[in-house]
This record gives sequence, structure tokens and C-alpha cells, in this order.
Amino acid sequence: MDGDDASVFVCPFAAPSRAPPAVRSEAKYTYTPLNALKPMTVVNVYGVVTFFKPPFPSKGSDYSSMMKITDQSDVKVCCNIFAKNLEDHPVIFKVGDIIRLHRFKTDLYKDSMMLITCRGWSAVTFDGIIDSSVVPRSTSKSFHFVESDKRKVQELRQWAADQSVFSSDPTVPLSSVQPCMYFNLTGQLLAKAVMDSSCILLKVWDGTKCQHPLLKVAVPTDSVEGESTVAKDRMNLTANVLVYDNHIEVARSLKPGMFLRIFNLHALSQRAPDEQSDQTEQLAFHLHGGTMYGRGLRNIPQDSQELQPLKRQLENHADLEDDDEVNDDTLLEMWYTPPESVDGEADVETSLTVRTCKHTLQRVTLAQVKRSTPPLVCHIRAQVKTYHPQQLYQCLKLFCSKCKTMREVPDDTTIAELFCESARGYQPCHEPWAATSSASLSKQGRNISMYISSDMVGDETQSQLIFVQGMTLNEVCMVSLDHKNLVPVRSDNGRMNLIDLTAPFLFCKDKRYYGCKECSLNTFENPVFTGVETWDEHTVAEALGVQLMEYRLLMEFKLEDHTDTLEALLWERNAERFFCVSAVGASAKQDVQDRILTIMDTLQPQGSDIEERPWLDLCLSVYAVQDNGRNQVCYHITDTEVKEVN
DNA sequence: GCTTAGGATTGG
Repeated sequence: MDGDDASVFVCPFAAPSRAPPAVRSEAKYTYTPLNALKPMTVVNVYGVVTFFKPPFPSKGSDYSSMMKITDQSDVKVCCNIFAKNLEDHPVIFKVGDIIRLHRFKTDLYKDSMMLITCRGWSAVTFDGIIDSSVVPRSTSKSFHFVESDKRKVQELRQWAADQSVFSSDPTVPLSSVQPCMYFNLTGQLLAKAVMDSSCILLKVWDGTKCQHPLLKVAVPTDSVEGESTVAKDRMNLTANVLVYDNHIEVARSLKPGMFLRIFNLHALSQRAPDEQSDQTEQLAFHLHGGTMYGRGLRNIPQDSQELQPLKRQLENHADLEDDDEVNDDTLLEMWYTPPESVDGEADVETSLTVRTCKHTLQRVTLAQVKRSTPPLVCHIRAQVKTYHPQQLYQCLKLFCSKCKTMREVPDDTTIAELFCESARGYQPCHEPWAATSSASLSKQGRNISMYISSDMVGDETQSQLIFVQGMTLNEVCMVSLDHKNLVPVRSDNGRMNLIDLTAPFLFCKDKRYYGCKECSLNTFENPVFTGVETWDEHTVAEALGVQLMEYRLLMEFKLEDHTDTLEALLWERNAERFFCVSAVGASAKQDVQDRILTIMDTLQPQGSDIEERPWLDLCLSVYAVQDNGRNQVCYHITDTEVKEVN
């Protein structure tokens, strides 16, 4: 039984004996008021959450969570959830949330009606705030949600607002926490460390300053996962939360950068072990074992509305960076790749091109990246240890998006030889579709021919696509400056064909286009030249059966932060400026040089030594690839954002 | 393999 296909309905009021509607797509869910539940039936209900426990590991095989809900009938019903995975539990953030349960079994426990998950159950939750948008929170990808659900939610919100029971929420910012308080804390996890087998330390902040001195917990740096919090500690922004016993498993599932809410957290005033007895007491936070009072913790997804106020608060401290704490010996390793020396302005004007990533992703350490399961997109902050290739033009590659082959851009000598070779055994081409114009260069003993499609004669497109035969590379380059699309061809026993696809199949002004040897049909048998108004590399490639290759910029970087090192690729698509690079030999590769030098400048300003290497915020894609049957993980820099740190 | 938990605080 899969999700919303289920058709078990119990309708205590309306025609209980009748079968559910025959047409499933029109099947409407019937919701039983909480005062009308009968034991041992399967029902759908709506309710407002009056109490809940976030998921915790049960003694059986599942995670367990529970809630108490009520509705307009004012009856309260307890509800138990069992699910193998944490993520499958209903996404309840606070008392007052609205929840819709499908296919829950009713039962009696201690003379009270209760609900329990049964086969095919599902749950959808909504914020309980009146007039806020009705956004379903569901753990399953597909679920039934229609206009009547929206109404139902709004009715329950209205009803709940008139009851005073939901008004008190113990969620407070760190700045309001007083000693001895039990409260809910919503924040971002900065770092965590295993203290012992029954305790994990979570370093959490919510961007507010605690009024009382916060306890500093000493942990060996190698057991800390996440960023350094020294600067935030100093400002009394970091809550050290000790998580015990049954909550450890959930705490373990949290990664630094994630947002979380901790329920029933206990603020305890205590003296740091190494402090003098007359010192001020410090606030420690304990998430004690057990589930009393809904004690527990859960991750709040990045995009939750719940997080808006918190995120705004954190932005106020965007300047707070802790990277000045890095003094790891490994950073003293030599930067063995020297910066490219360049003529001109590039090294004078070290203006950093700032490319801002649009993602709002959590930042993770390289160690965490390495431990992650691809696919994943994340932010990192790292220094560049080395990069290559060192010859800048070698960064430019040809890439076939179809077969994913990547190859080098051939140098001009190679291309020139191919052109000479094809000109050597000149034979005219006889194509029924082509109009020919030939010239004989008697001094050189060479023949040159130009062909256009007969369809295009007298047409506006006729000057747009010209096939040339017998020209040298230099000649093609010269002619292409005045002609839009030039396709060098040779003759195979009178039939026109492309020159080896090692060479460019198309010259367009100062740009060259290459075809994939594997994926191109490379045939002139049935070229179609009609119906194209403007010829460009795409239409030419299509007409000739060529699979167009893209230019890519490919550089390999060794990145480093204070947790690990990582080899990542910087891979850029077809930027227009790259085309001219391959046009006229090495001297004309200035554009790509400029682009790469901009990156280089960014990575290592001239004259800087290792301590001054800038820290870079990079957006990293992590994905799995198959290489010779082996699984490999690829790290790919997708965007860079430069930040001056210190 | 078909249970688990089933509210109500003191403690690292």
C-alpha cells in the first residue's frame, strides 16, 4: 500500500456501511472528529498539537515520537509514531502546530482512546499561526493536499487561537535564558564533540548574547567536528549544550551548520572546574536523558519558515569569523606552485573578481566533506595549497556533453598539418546539393574550392555557410575573419567530407568549434540546409551531423582547511571569451589567461606568503562517478566568493 | 520480525 492510494475509510457519521468511492482519483479523505473515534479502526484525523516528544530511539527497532492532539470537540488524544528513520517522523516544531494524520489505528490505553501508526500511515503538519500561509510539511515526496485541507487548517488555527492553552511556548533566545530554566532553544550547530559514551557536546548559537557568562567546555581540538567558535565564545554567543543518553543518537545525526531546536533544555549555573571559587558562576546547558516534558532535539530543515527570525539574527554577526584561529603546522607546508608571472596590468591591479554564490548552504569543513555521502552541494572555506596545470592555456579543454569525453584543444601545428594533408591529394567534390567555385593556385600547385548549398544561392543565408577545400590553416583563419561560418572539407573519391574531427569543423570569425569523434555522425549524405535563417555553430553542427563540443575550463586545486585537504576541480562551461583562445595560437590565449589570472590573483595575491594565503569561500559539488568500475567521489568547485578574512 | 511507547523534571 503506497501513500495516498490507500482506501480504508471509516465514516462514523455518514453511511458507515457504504464502501468508499469507487474512483480512487476522486476519493476524498474523511476525517473523524476526535470525540468520535472507535477502538480498533483505521482513521484519518486532523488536530492541533498540544504536546509532543521529538523522535528518540525506542527499545525496539524504530524511532518513536509521540504527540497529543485536540480539535474542536475539545477531546485530547495521544498518538504514538513508530518509524525506522528519523526523517520519516512528523515534522512538529512546536505546540500549536496543526497536524493531519492518515491511516492511523485507534486503540484503547488506560481507558483512553489513542492513535498509533499502522501500515501506510502518513502525516502532514502545518504552522498553527493564524493568517500565515498554509504550507504543508511532509516527510514524503508526494501527498494528497487540496483546497479542503487548506480550509481545515485555517479552521483549526482559528479555533486554537481562541483557546488559551497554546499560548505558552517555552522557546526563548539565549539572551533571555536564566539559571535553572527549562526552555527550548532554536539555533545553529557550530560544532560538536563526543565527550564520552553517554554525552555529546553541541556548540550552538542563535545570534543573541547570553546575559550570564557561558560555560566554556574544554575539548581536545582533534575531537571537535565543525568550525572554531573561539570568537563567538569570547562574545558569550556560544551555548555549550551537553546532550545525554537517549538523545545522543539524534545529536549524532546533526552536522555542524544545521539548524536545530532543543526541547526542554536545562540551564544550570555551575562553576567551571578550573575556576576559583569566588569566580562568577557560568551557565551550562544540559539535555538530560529521558523524554519527560518532550525533552529532545531535532533538526529544522534549512528552508523552514520557522528559521526566518533566527537567520536574520545570525546575519547580524556575519563579520564574526573564527579562521584567525588556524595555526596548524600543516599550513606551513610550502606553497610549491609559484604564481604565474604576467605582463601587463593583471599583476598590478589585483582587483578581485567576486563571484557570489546564490545558494544558501551551510558551510562545512573539508573533513566533513570527505565524510559526506554524495551527491551534495555545500560551502567550504579553504586555502589553496596548489593548483595545476601550470601552463594556463592547458586549462582549456573540449568536452562532449553527450559521451562526457574530455580532450585537449589541439595546438595549431597539429591542426595545420591536418589541413596540409587534406589539401595534398586534392580532388573536387561532386555533391548534388552544392554550387562550386574553384581557383587554381598554379604557383603553389594547389587548388582551392568553395562550396555553398544550391538551396542558398540568391538567398540571404548564402554568405552565412561556406565549405572550403584545399586551404591551409592560415588561409582558413584569414577568410573566416570576413565570413560567418566556414567549414573546411576534403574529398573522399569525389564525396565531400569533413577533415579529421581532431581539427575544428567550423571557423566563425575568430572562434573555432570542434566536434566529438565518438558522437558525431559526420556525414554529408543527406545534409539539410533549408529552413535555417541564421546559421550558427549549433545549426551548422546539426546539419552536418556533428556533436558540438563545449569549451571547458578545467583546473585542479588542492584545498586545505584546518581539518583536512581535498583535491577539487574547477570546471567552467563555455564562457564566450574562451573561444578566441584557441583561435590563433598561444599568443591569443590572453582572454583565458586573464580569466585564470583573475582566479589566481584571488587565490594568491602577488608576493603573499603562506600565512597570508587568503581564505576562500567556495561552493562545492560532491558527486559520485564510475571510473573503470570503481566508485569515485568527485569534488567540483562550482562557484567562488572571495572574502577578506581577519 | 511484527516490538517499540504509553507526558508530568533534578541530574552527569
